[in-house]
Amino acid sequence: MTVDPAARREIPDATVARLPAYLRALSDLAERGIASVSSEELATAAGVRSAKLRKDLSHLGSYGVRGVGYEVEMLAREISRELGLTQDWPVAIVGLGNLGHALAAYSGFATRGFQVVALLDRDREVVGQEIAGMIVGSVDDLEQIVTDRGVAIGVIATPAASAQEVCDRLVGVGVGSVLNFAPCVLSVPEGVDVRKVDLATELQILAFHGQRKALAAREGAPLLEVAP
Amino acid sequence: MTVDPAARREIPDATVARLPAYLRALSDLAERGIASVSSEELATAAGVRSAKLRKDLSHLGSYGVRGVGYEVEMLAREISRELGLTQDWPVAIVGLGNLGHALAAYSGFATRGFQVVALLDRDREVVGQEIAGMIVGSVDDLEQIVTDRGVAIGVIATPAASAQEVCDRLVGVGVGSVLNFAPCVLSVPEGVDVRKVDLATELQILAFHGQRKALAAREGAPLLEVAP
DNA sequence: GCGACTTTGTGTGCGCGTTCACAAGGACCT
DNA sequence: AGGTCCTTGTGAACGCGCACACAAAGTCGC
Repeated sequence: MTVDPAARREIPDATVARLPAYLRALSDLAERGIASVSSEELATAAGVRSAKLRKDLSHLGSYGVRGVGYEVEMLAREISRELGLTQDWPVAIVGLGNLGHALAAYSGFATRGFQVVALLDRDREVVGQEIAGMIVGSVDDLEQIVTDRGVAIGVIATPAASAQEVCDRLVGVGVGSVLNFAPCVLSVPEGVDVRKVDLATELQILAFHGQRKALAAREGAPLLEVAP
Repeated sequence: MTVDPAARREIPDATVARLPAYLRALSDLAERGIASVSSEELATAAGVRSAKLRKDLSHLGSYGVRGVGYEVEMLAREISRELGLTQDWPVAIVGLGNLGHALAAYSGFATRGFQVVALLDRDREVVGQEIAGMIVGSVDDLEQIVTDRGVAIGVIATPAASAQEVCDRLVGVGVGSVLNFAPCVLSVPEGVDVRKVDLATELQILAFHGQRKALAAREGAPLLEVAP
């Protein structure tokens, strides 16, 4: 029998994926000095339906007041806690080409919950450079640096050819979460989380729907002309 | 009654989202000179199960040979066609900060099916600069440039505060597909497709699962010690 | 030419996530 | 203090997507 009274509520993955959006919407509201918000308003701000928002929030507890709504500050705190953002997560970025460079400079990291503690590259031209106030280390020292600085999340921004090797080495020294920008599939042992972000994929999905619309517009009218 | 014999097969969104991965895997195989592939091999390369792959491919027709597998070249062509990549899609990138700069230089765009035809920024310091072989235009001329160059896909890499305005203007001159890197929800009229890529969101999802694992490891043993 | 083997394509059952609609519950007004 | 109004939290129905397992179909060997 579990002791923890707030035991492992299983939160659906789909809900977890939306919590960041709610958190951002709440931060915006807080900045504008708004103290209380209804599910309808918050849902609109986050781009979802109110029923979905309420069901999502119900998975983490009962933090609303019926007839009134949610207290912005408190709800933001609860979501942050649930996402594990009360502590800072040490992040390493591997690969400092165009994309890695942009990621290193991206202020969204530091904003809340994440801290870039290591930049690593293979190219001797890049190693030693200062990017966004941090010296780039050599990927040769990956294990040493990642261990010393307690990296928990690895961001892979290398070419596809190097991604699997970098991933293996990160996982080898205890990194349990990987964000992969390289256009390839990474295989990892069970228990390691990988998320993938791929620009080409997103564009191709847009292209599919774009073509759909183009075809519909082109064929829609002609079809009306066809005799039975 | 529809005339087109290969009529509007409704392809599930989940399938469409995986087609780019299949296409990439097929390209890799083609480069390595492999002419034929089984669903099992291709599925592994794309990071899915073979049954799912076969069901996905069955939505676009019957391009396999039982007992043999799929012809790499032909299947790649069919998927490209389905995704609308036989033509080139003109892309505009708006906002050339760190991220926009990296996107403009990203070779993955040009690789297949997409061509960056316009770079736009608000900052007078940036306008007129040459980035990745292209002169940055002023966002003041957005409508003119987007119309003249026939932009079909808009990539928004501006700060969140400007994103909605840029989006409205793009949509206003006929852009029907938007890829949004700004951390905010865009509202668009029906018929316009928006996809969102957000680094902070991805990291926060990783943080959630990371915390899960940390808690499980920390509480797992202690719980065994608790007396009934 | 026939049989055995291999791999595709798909019918079926299941589980998850979304949506709808409403009961439960608290605040505010009189 | 009681009634009314408003918003949350949730039970139930629905629909989509996934996994399994097998029949259909084509190739290869003899």
